[in-house]
Amino acid sequence: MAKTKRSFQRVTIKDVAEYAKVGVGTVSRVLNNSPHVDQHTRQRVLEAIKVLGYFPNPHARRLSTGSSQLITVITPEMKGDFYQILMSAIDEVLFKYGYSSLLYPLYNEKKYEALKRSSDILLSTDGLIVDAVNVDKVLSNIIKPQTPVVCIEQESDDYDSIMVDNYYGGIIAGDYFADFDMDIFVVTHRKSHELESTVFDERLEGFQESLEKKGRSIDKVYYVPLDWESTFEVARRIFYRFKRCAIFTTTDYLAVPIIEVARTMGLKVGEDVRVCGFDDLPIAQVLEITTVRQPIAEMGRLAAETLIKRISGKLKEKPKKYILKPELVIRST
Amino acid sequence: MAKTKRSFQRVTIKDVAEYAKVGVGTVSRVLNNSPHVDQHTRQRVLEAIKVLGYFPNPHARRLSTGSSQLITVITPEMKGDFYQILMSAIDEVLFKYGYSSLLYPLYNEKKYEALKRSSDILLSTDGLIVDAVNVDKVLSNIIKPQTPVVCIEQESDDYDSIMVDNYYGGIIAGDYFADFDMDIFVVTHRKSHELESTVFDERLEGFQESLEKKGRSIDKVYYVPLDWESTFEVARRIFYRFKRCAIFTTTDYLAVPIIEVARTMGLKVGEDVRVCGFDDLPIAQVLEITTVRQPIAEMGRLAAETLIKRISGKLKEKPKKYILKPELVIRST
DNA sequence: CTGAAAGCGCTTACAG
DNA sequence: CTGAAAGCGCTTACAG
Repeated sequence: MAKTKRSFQRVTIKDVAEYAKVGVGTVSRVLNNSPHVDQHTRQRVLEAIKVLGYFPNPHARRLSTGSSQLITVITPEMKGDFYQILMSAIDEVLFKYGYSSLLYPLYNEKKYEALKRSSDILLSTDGLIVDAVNVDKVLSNIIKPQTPVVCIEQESDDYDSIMVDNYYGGIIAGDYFADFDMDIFVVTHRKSHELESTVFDERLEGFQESLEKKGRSIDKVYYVPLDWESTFEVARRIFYRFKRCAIFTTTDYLAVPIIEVARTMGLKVGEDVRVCGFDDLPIAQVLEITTVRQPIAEMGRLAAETLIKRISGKLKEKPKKYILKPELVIRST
Repeated sequence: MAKTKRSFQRVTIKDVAEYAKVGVGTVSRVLNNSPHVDQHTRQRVLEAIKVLGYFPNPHARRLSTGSSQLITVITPEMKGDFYQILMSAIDEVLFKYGYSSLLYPLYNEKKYEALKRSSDILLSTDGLIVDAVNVDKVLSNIIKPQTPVVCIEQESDDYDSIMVDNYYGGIIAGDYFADFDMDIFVVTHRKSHELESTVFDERLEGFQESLEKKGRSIDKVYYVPLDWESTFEVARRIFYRFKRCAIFTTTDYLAVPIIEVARTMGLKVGEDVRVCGFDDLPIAQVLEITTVRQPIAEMGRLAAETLIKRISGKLKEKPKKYILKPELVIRST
């Protein structure tokens, strides 16, 4: 009876079996909703579970079945609407297939250390969805080989990847701006650490390229952190000098403070001041911001569906790149 | 040889043991950095692990040890700086004790369903930190009894709780406002679903109470969703009529757009327009917003430390309430 | 320092 | 429909 390893002995399937006077197999069957259980036995077992306050041990279950029904989602951060939309879409699909998601945002360097440190549950789930983090460089050493992975917003040699053609998105914005007879500015984000994505640069590049092809050019590019406070400053600086101009922001998030400053300063947004964002976040819809729509939810769904197929073995071909095209949504700004 | 249950047979500790010509116990020992292993044996095992590409199965390990070294953190959402600060503080402490965090934001109703559905790994970690979600009502049925839990921003009958005296925070803001010879407005958040916290209301209540005691009153309370776009609207509406007024926002987040609108409209913030927020988010520091400081990081650390103590059995008394006092930080607004 | 063996709590053919 | 038993992949006294 040297059972005192743990101070509090949990109630196990065996206790339930004894109490209900059945075998553990039967308890397991009612736990898993097997149809091959007599109604009365089932009731007895259910009763025992309730009385004893039994909760199955997921580790044992997982060890036994070999699958965790869990997907790890790794993102570079977790602020803003983008991730909420993405995660909701992913969760929706996963839920349908009986999976749950484990969210792991790498919002600081330590989180990455913590991830590396242990061959943790986080990396031992049935699959990974990795957003905007370089899998090949950053994660390949710590991910178990053969683990199904799908990347979003990031290319990969080894895994399926879902991407938006950000360069193309920049181009269509540039095409749109080329006709404006005013100064053209860009407000974009400068990345602050290695793990961050390059989407902003790609968007800017496409924008620039397109303008140049049409004989136009960007008058100035403003780099800001992904904060509104800094963007307010920049907006004031711009509008102080230019009462008439067109501004392309590489994400809607940065368009908002700019529009607000313009409006509050009495400038006519949509006429004197033109603003076009990127992403089509909910905020862009609410504020009627002209933008380049990125199908975030679609990316999430596609990633999840693809991952599930890989896990179930339905998809056996070599890694594929899914490139989704953004589209220009002209609204009131 | 009916081993073909899984298409891809993982390499296990047994394979490593055979390859290195040792027992599995020895492999386990080097895995766990036991000092009682001969240098040469250790090398052989390490070599085998590398060659075979072995990754230990965390489920087996956990089943065996009975502990997961994992803490689940449940929050009502994940947007904004608040959670980043809180999570960083929690992670810091957990990391020190060899734990990792699993983040589970209940950002929509489905997430809650998903959590309930399965006696999931998420609820079978070594402990839970629950922020601003009613544990007693919402989670008690699905949490295993005896699971250590610490609540943040939410009272509980059964568990330790870390709270900020939001009512008191409202009071000190009210005391500060009472001397202003101008109209007083409040911009606050109306909660949209059951799981949300009541902190905003408590802050408002304290504010109101304090003003009344000093013979003043709130001229109008504006309820907004936690979005800046709506707050911009409200700010414009206010400043259109009142060029001189004092505004208390129940979170800094809502103070930002108000200040921006005021500034852009040419009003003197800090003189004609007074704004005081709540929380002391980074944004409040950057913009020099007068605010009621909530010690977010301290709450996170305290929660994590308390939980660890509960888990290790060092804390055996009955649940305790830790109430942290907020303080007024007068800055330039 | 090391191996053989029991045990962690489940699931799942297998045989009734 | 049901029970006994093997097996999932680890850890950890126990006995050398």
